[in-house]
Amino acid sequence: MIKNGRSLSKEEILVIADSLRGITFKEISYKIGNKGGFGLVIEEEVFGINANSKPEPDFQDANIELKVTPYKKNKNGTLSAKERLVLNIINYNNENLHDFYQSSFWKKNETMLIIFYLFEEDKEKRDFMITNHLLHQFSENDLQIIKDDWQTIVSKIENGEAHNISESDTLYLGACTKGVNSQSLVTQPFSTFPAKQRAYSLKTTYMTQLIRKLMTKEKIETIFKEKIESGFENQMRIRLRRFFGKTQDELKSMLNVVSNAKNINELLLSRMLGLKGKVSKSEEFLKANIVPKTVRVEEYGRVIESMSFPTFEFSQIVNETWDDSETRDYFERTKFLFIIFKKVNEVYVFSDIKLWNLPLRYLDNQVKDTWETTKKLICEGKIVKEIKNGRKMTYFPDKKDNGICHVRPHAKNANDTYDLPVRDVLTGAIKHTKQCFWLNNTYIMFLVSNEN
DNA sequence: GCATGATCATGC
DNA sequence: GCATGATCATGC
Repeated sequence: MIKNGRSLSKEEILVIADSLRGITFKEISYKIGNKGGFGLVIEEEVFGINANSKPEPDFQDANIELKVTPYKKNKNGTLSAKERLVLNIINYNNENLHDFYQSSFWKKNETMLIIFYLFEEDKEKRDFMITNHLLHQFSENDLQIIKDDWQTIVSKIENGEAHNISESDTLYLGACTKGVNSQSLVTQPFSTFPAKQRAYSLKTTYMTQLIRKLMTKEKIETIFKEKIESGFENQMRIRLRRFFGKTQDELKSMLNVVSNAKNINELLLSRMLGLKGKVSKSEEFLKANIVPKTVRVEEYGRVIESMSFPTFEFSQIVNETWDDSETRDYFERTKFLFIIFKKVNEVYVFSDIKLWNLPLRYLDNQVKDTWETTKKLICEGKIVKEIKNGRKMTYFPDKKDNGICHVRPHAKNANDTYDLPVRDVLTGAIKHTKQCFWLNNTYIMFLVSNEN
């Protein structure tokens, strides 16, 4: 064990990090229990740094912050980060809100030594193995995006909106809850509302790409080979400008796309950006967890169709609470790119793009209410209201219930079902057509209208 | 023209 | 075979 880890040089740190490769946690310390706390043990037992919450990086002299984080092997053989990388706590009252380079994030995390260990479901935690490490500095374009993310976060603090910060507000650098529990509340400087304590974090999807780049040979396409100077969304818009006003057919022939797939617009967008593969598989979209969605706007700005999302399982939802539900997690973590087509002279032309995420205040109000109602109905077996012309009309929350979302079928056909945990009272059925949460067309219409 | 159930087309 | 994104169809 080293006496004073804080003053190690970069070279010394890397030599020690190298020596950890292939070692399990129980070989590092007998103190390792099954609760984890691997970061602390490595700091103390391997590098001789006492636990602290100093604003400086752990290796003060070398300006390197130490991080220990898990990854996992997926069933299909690919690797993924197991969780987001949680960095320092954001002190809303003390954070520098004006200069990124004076922020607590930058001062502590400019350079990180990230030590990766393999999480395995069936193993004791003390048997997890350290396999890789990375001396991490942000690439030029990652840093551009992260600066914008940081600006988004501090703007919310400045506007007295710290209680409404959501991870999907940003692309790579998130602000995730961190406290004794996720309900830990703290004060904020420009509002009397208490806000959840949050820490800067690198999103799970960002970490997954770091891991794949480090450990596999998978080639990923990048949208921006040039420097991102005017912001992610706007820079993309500039690249797409020459395609605005073209019809879908014109785009198909311009870009040599032959397909009638329902996700044709994603394919077109991919080609417009000069990608060989799909834009959803590009480095930037994967890192930021962006899902493309088409929005069709009719005359007078009307949007006819509501927007569908992945289905939920009846038997799963009844075992969840809202705060740890898959639905909440999905919307809190996912960013969407609307690919907007507008009807002009009877044909739809490509008119714009818009990056969007569901605001936390709607997520934890209207969407939560819809989810809670749905859960209650499933628990009571109150699914089918009546059968009318062979169609199963349901009690699920409909569009009138709130201005944001509703529940509707999303299936191959009516016989494409999930099991019900409680028999339906009216029909006695033990399964029902797959459903999902839909965003109301009227809400989408508002989102793509000019007032917003 | 809206509300809501039903279904289509493709790729993995 | 199914998940996903997207749109259709019908009754009121």
